[in-house]
Amino acid sequence: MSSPSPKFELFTRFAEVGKALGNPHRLVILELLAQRERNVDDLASAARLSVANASQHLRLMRKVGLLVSRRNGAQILYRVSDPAVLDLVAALHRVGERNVAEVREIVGGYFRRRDALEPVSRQELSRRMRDGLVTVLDVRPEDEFDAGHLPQAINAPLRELEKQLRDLPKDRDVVAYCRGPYCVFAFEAVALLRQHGFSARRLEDGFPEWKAAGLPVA
Amino acid sequence: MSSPSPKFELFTRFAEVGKALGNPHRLVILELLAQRERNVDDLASAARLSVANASQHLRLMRKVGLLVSRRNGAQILYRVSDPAVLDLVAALHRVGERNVAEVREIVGGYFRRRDALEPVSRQELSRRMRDGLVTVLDVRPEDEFDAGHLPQAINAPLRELEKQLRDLPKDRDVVAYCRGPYCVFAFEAVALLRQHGFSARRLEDGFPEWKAAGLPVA
DNA sequence: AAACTATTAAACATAATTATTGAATGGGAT
DNA sequence: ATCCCATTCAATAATTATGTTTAATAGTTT
Repeated sequence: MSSPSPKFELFTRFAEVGKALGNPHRLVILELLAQRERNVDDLASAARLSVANASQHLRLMRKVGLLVSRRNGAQILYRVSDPAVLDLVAALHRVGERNVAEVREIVGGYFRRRDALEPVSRQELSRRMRDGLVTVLDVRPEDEFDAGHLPQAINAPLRELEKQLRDLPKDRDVVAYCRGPYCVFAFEAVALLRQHGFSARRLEDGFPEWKAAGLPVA
Repeated sequence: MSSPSPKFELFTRFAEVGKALGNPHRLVILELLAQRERNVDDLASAARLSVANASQHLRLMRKVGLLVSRRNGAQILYRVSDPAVLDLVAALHRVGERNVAEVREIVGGYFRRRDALEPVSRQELSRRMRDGLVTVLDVRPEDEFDAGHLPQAINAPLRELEKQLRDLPKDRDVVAYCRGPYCVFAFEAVALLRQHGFSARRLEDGFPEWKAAGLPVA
């Protein structure tokens, strides 16, 4: 303990990154920033935090290298520093899922239906888009859609989806996606579409994963 | 805050996994367990922790699904629950490395030399092993070697390496590996080998990564 | 059965994290 | 220059993590 080894110092640094992932609010912020860069005020309200609190979480994540920031006029915009961070978060979700069986018991909501809604893989969607057999629906808010989306995707934020239903062709399958694998918008959208007689499924994950996989974006 | 959303509950669970990665002692334990399963007493002394403290760290990691345990006679053996955990730790290291530039300044030791020692990739080593052009040296302790190692590898724990030098062919390149990318044994081994006129390099990471990549093990 | 061993749990002191308040900073705008 | 705004800092209280010490547990061995 007197003189910690170089390796232990290094692992201490790694542990700081781990700690930064150790708070649900920060994971929510990370998911939001995976869509597009945002300022503090914006993030605070989206994550339902006070501005000062959000600022602290952001400072911590920037300190350990998860985020970077830039100034734009009066505001400071944060974004995820590197695609490796998205990989890290995805790996965390994958390991965390093991314990989700337990969570399912607790929340008994969206994620129980998860398997029933047969997610579509990126590969499959990619292929079916090429064949022109599918309507792709982006159910994220408009601003996130504008910052980048799947080619051919139609933006239909959840609260406006019902109005847009009449414009969707009924003879084609619909695939809905949103922010990521645990984003509830896509679940809700699929449920609503099915209620109205559509053949609907959701993408297994969201826009950031699609982009990170090197697939084309608009 | 009154009724947290299902997604927030889920992210809370994921954050618990993050928290479990948020302590350097636990990361050390994880690296040890990536080599082979071990009991508490063993881990405690290898990680320089009290038994009770090690037990607590282990309990926490088991609780969040990073580890599993089984009883064998009088002792309880822990192991990493799943290859996905190794992926997660690898992703954490990758992101943490960004800040290593800063760490390098602090520790100014092994990891500064890191780039100079030109690591060999798994692919390259695999190819050169197939062509029979290379001596592969496993510099981990004997027990870890016995639990699994690269095919054709020779076990030469660091403190015995000097004695074994005379038995190594001088006309072939040597590649040394140990526990993982931050295991110092391989750095030391390469330095020693070069001092004695060998053409030596180290594998970019260690045995667990080799095994996780689906490459053959003995 | 008792004695033994390896491991875990409980209780505690110390230290770190979290979220809140209110004040301070530091660029733009007027 | 002064004002205004977004953001950060500082101080606080509540909560949670860490690592000791001591006691309990649950199998093994005798």
